[in-house]
Amino acid sequence: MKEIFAGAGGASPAPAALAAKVRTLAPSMTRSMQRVAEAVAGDPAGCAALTVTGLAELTGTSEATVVRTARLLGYPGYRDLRLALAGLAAQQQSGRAPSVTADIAVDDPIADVVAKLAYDEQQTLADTAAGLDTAQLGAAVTALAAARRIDIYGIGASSLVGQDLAQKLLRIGLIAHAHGDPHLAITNAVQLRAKDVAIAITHSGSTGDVIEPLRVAFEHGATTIAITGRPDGPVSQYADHILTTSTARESELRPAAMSSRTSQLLVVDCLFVGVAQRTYESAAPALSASYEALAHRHSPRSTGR
Amino acid sequence: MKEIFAGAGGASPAPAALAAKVRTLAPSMTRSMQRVAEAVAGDPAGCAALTVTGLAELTGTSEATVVRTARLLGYPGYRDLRLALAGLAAQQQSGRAPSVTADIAVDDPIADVVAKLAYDEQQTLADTAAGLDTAQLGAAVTALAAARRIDIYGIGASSLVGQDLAQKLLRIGLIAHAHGDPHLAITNAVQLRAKDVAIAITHSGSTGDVIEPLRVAFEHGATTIAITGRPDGPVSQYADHILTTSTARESELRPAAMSSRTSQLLVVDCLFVGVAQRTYESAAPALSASYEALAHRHSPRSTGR
DNA sequence: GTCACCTTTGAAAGATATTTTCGGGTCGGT
DNA sequence: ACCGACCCGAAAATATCTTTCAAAGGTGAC
Repeated sequence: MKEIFAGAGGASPAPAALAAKVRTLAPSMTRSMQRVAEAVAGDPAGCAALTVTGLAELTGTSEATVVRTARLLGYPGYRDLRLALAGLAAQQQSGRAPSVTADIAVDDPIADVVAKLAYDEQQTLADTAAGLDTAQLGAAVTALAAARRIDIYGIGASSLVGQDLAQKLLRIGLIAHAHGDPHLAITNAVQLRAKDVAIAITHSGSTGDVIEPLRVAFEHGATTIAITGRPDGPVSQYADHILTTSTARESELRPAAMSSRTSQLLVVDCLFVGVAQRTYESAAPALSASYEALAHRHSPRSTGR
Repeated sequence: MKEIFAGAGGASPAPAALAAKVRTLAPSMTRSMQRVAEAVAGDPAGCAALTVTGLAELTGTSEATVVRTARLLGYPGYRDLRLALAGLAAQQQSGRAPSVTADIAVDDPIADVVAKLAYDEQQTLADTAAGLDTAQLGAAVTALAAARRIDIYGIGASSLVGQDLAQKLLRIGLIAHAHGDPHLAITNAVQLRAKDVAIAITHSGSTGDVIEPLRVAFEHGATTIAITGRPDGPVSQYADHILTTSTARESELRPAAMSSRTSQLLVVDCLFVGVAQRTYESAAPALSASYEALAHRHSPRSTGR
């Protein structure tokens, strides 16, 4: 294969997104590939200095596995992964990105908890932004802006994210509804048809209660969007557009729900702003209108100003 | 030649010094080599994407010359020069990023929207963490950990934050309820007494529907907590502990609700982790228990293993 | 419990990229 | 004009990367 056009386009992921990508894709990897991914994420600089054979030996696997891992991470081959690794190493070297967050311990003073949580969530935001496929996002926005009706499915923590999105979209005049009850969600999904949009929000990508309504919507011809941390999960088979949220490592005191929520909210915000841009003519008045309407609900005199 | 030990030592020059090196060594180069060096110094990113052959063609020279140039610049061969180039490109890329500080415009490309939103929310998190009074937070945690019952009041966007907190506290065995309906909230607030905790979440600090139930709770002897962006607002007069969220600038396309939500969620997370620490003995099993209970709700097989 | 099937894996063959070799070409000095 | 030294690129030689293929390992069905 000629390498003439390699790297030129936007195909290869940016180096910054690599660590996040490893975490996102790790669950869908085989054992050997995980070993490779781990080595790569753990010591980018070191791995960048190794050839395929070297990395294969280091991880106790074969060259083929290394190449397969590189492919899964989104690069055309190992050579390109290696280049990205070199880039990442350089970035890390150049000061910022300590990349090592101590876990939150039971006896951490409260000030440390605040600092660590804030740092973790910042990291999650950066990872999400880096890993988000703007083409998919753009397509999703287009579908939403033109939608006759929007249904949103989310359960548990994701339910709140769905409600948040629904609230926002309603504010700019779109017809959106967040469903918390799976049965009602399916009942409603049957009503959907072309030009309608259904959005499923699930971190695991395999929450049956959320996948079912999306499937129904999909089969009825609606445009379907999945916001998930596992783009390879079952939910994706019924999704026209897939928006990937980042997967941060969790710990006992820091449940996964925390960072997945942060990540999902960023995606949702992006969707909202994107739609607001597209429908600016109608959205702008609607935004001010809802703002005005709220004003009188706050007592007239606040202490400040 | 085996490449086993390549790159490990400090032999290869640092990427940053590359441009300078080119200038220093240029006089001692032959014409062809100068052309190569020029191309490399002029467009590191572009050259990093090229193979020896590619770069040779681009500069109108031969592979041999390219390799010779790489050697002269201090690298063992072209491969290593290419890695350094990739690193340099990554550094340059990460260097310039202040352009995202601008407000979100109607005609911003979707990629900019993502970057700006992520940046803004990161900023909000940093501000919130910096402005949070850890003493107040600690006191609030203490009250929550010892609470018999916890009521949470929030309206609109803040309602979701309240639900998030309630969900989390329930998960570790505390009795928490988020009220969305102001009337029901007041009805319930009457039940509160000492040892109970009431939490009001309001960005403006003057949302009547949220202040009223907090006042009732306060007057019935409950410990009251306010999570607000306006610590000088009316809500504070009924709050034993005040947790301040940051107030970021808003714009037409970026409603205040967005950053206040981010800020509120961080505070809420801090409260949760703080409480989980204090009640670790009972919280730890509860956390794992709820995790286990959820597992079967996800379909057993995801695509990968 | 056993069998059939699918997945995962590494060895080796095949393709591509890099390095080295070697001879032709150019330029300045005599 | 001739000689020598150096520069340069084509092609061979080598290293590296990629693909193929078959065996090993696991999983679910009966």
